[in-house]
Order: sequence, then C-alpha cells, then structure tokens
Amino acid sequence: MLTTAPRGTRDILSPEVEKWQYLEDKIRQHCHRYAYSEIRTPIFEHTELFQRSVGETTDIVQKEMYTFQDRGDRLLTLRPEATASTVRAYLENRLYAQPQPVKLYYIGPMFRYDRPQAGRYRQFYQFGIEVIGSQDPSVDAEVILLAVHLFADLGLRDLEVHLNSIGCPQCRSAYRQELRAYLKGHLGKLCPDCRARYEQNPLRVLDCKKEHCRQVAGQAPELSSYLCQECREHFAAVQEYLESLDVKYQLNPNLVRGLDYYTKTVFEIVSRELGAQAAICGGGRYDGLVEECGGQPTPGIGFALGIERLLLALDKGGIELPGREPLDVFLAALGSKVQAPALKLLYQMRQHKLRADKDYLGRSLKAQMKYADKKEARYVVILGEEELERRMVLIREMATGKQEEVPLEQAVEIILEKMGGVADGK
RNA sequence: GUGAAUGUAGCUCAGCUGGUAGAGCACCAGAUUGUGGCUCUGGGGGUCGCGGGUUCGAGUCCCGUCAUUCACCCCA
Repeated sequence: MLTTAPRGTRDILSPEVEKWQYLEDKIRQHCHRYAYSEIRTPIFEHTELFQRSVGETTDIVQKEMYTFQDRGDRLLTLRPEATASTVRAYLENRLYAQPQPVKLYYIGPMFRYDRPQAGRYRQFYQFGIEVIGSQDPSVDAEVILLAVHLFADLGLRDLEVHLNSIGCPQCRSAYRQELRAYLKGHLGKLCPDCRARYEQNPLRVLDCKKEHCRQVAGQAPELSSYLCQECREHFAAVQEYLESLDVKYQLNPNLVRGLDYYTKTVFEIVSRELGAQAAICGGGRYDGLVEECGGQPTPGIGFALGIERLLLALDKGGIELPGREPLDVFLAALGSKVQAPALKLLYQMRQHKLRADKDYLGRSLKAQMKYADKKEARYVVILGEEELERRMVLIREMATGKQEEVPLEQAVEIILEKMGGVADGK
C-alpha cells in the first residue's frame, strides 16, 4: 500500500505530462481569446454547497462524494465538480458588482467515489467555463462554440454535439406531471432503477438505456412540446445561432443530464469511439443556481470537459500531441577539475535559454555520449582537462557526427548561431 | 454498489497435467585506457500483487484481499 496510489488515482509523468501541458496551453489560449479569465477555487468546500446545488437526489451527492470532517468538526467535501464552487465564489467575492456577465474558466482536479474504468477516475481533471449574469441565447451558442472550436483546433473529428432544452422550473414541472401520469400506466415494464426514478426524478427515465425502458420512453410525451413560450424562443434562438456558426448538432430529446441545477439548454459532446465513457464534455444553463445559493436571481451557463477523456479521444483519433522535448546541448565534462568551469558554462547556456544538461555520475565519455543520445541532444559540448588548459571546447553535432574545436568563451555564442540565432527558450 | 476477466523483472510476455523462475526490449559495464546511434560479450535486477489454506513441495490448486481492465449504474 505504501507504494501504491489510492484506487482511481494515478501519477502523470514525463512523456505524458508534456501532452497535458500542451493541452492546458491550448485551453488557456482559447479561453483568452474568448475573453474568459481564470478562477482557482479551493479543492474542497462545505458539503452543504454541493448538496444544495448539485441536488440531494443525484448520484453525485448520494453515493460519489468524498466527504470528511476536519478537526474543527466542519463537514467538508472534495469538489465533485466546479460549477457550485464558481457560483459560491461569484457571490462571496461580489462579482455581481462587476461588469456583467462574468466569464470564468478553470482547470483542475475533481473527485468522485466511483468504480474506476477506462476514462473514469476518482481523481480526474476537468476544464470548464462558466458565464454568469446573462440569459442571452448567444451566450449558450458561444459556450458550445468554444468547446467545438477547441476540439477542431486540436484536430478532433467525428464528435457529436447533442442538444436539448429541459425548460424552466415552470414548464418542466408541468411536463413532469404529464410524464408521471404517462409512466404510471407502464410502471410494470420499467426496470427497478426507473421505478425509483419515477418517484424521484422521472425525467431521468428518458435517459435509461434498457430496452424496455427505451420503448416506454419512446412513446412518452415530449418535453419540447411542453416548453413555455420563453423557453421555446430561447431554444430556437440557440439553434439559429449555432446554425449560423456552422456548428453541427443533433437534437436529443432524451438528453436530461444528471445534475439538478440545469435549466433550458443542456448539451453533451460525445465521441462514439470512447465506449461507455463517451461524453467528453457536458454542460448547460443553470438560471436558478445563483439564487439557490443565496444570491439574487441570476442566470448562468457553463460546461465541464474531461481532460482524461479528451486525451483518450485524441489518442483514438490518431492525433499525436508533442511529448518530451529533446535537449539543445549536453555538456560532457571529463574529470573533477573541469566541473567548476563546466557548471559555469552550463549556467551561461541556460541564461541564453538553451535547454542544457550534464552528467552527474562521473561517467565515462562513452557513457555520457550514450546518455546524450538517449536525451536526443542536438549538440554535445565536450570539455576535458586538456581542452580546459587551452581554453577550448569541442562542439559535436549529433545528427551528423561533425565536430569542431572552438574557444570556450565563444562556445555559447557559436551554438546559438548554429541553432539559427536564438533558442526558443521554452 | 452489481457482474466478468486479469495480476510473473522497469516494459511486453512465456512458464505443459503442482517440483522452489525464463525470453525480448530497457538499464549498467566491457569490446574502442576521451566520443552516441549498429553489432558482440558480460552484469545487476523478481516479496511470481498481498494474506491465508491444501500439499513432502504452489507462480501453477482453493479461499480472502488489493489493484487493473471491461460492462452495468452514473458521469467528465
């Protein structure tokens, strides 16, 4: 146990972590362009916050939260999602007093106690955005567009945008009554889970994958025909905007989402290649959430995108993200007498933004060359006692094997020249 | 929480009906006493996931447990 990470967690290290960094950079670029600013909220919150916002009847709250008591007897929970935290921060920091809407994004770990499987972890990472303070349907379109734009930029094809509107509390409750009345006559055909849903949250029956339940759901009254005028107009406008942006989507009347705070627009972006964990991105509007958390009635919308799943989809799509970076220079320093000048030379190279490294084990030149080769060093600078006495070094270009002797003092300059003027300094 | 499969060196795996572990790659060193990528030679490494049981003897059989994978539930 001492040497095993807890179930559903894992370490992300070198060739993979560079892909994460690349992805995070891309995400930040997009958010920057769309004029979102980052928010970093705590990784745990008062348990109450999630119970109230995500909803008492949801699976997240009922069985997936990491909840604990701290030494001051506070009941806390590792965040299972970040919308609740963002809304809390919006209220706590009085962001409603700033120009509206407030556009925020986050990238970070979330925690859900669930059986791990491909694309599902107990600690997983989400990138998400939230727009709080506007109910305009163009925001809905922009939020979806940002995700679609990001995916396109990464080269992902064959993703499907599923779209639906689940209405506002008013029209939804009217629909819920109708649906319940309909389902009542078919209870015998439903699976045990759906019979429970019938009581707690009948809309979720629409989303069941069991064949019998789907048949029942297929004949059920449609939510879209119960939408109030405002919700209907809003939804129509969202679709119109998406079409004008050339965003392909499919209407999915059975898409209801598992969190209680959603209203009106809900959507998912799925990859058919990901098996059971097909949803890469999911989100929707939550016009009642800010008020539910104690603020003034304030509309909001956002999505969350699973980083692990996005990486999986990229992998399945044959899209290779940049991995480990090669070394610009490896410095082979031979003998204890040259270590001090070698360290100094290394420092100079790094000051000029060269990615440079040396041997730290007192190995033979041969071993150091081998190491340099493994690290894909572009140049090897060889500094031995003999060279040091004459204030010279050897510069070897690894790709060609060509090598020349140059004055120690000019070595950095000459390497920079060979590399085309400047190191990229990443 | 439910069902199923898997778990042997850093990695990928072999190990027949039980007789106390092996390959390839990787790593280190040497062949070239100061020069990489190819080749050759040698070397270090394994609580056979963990715990218990059966047995003269278990990697191999049984039970439990942990982990991974897949599906369900649900979601990112």
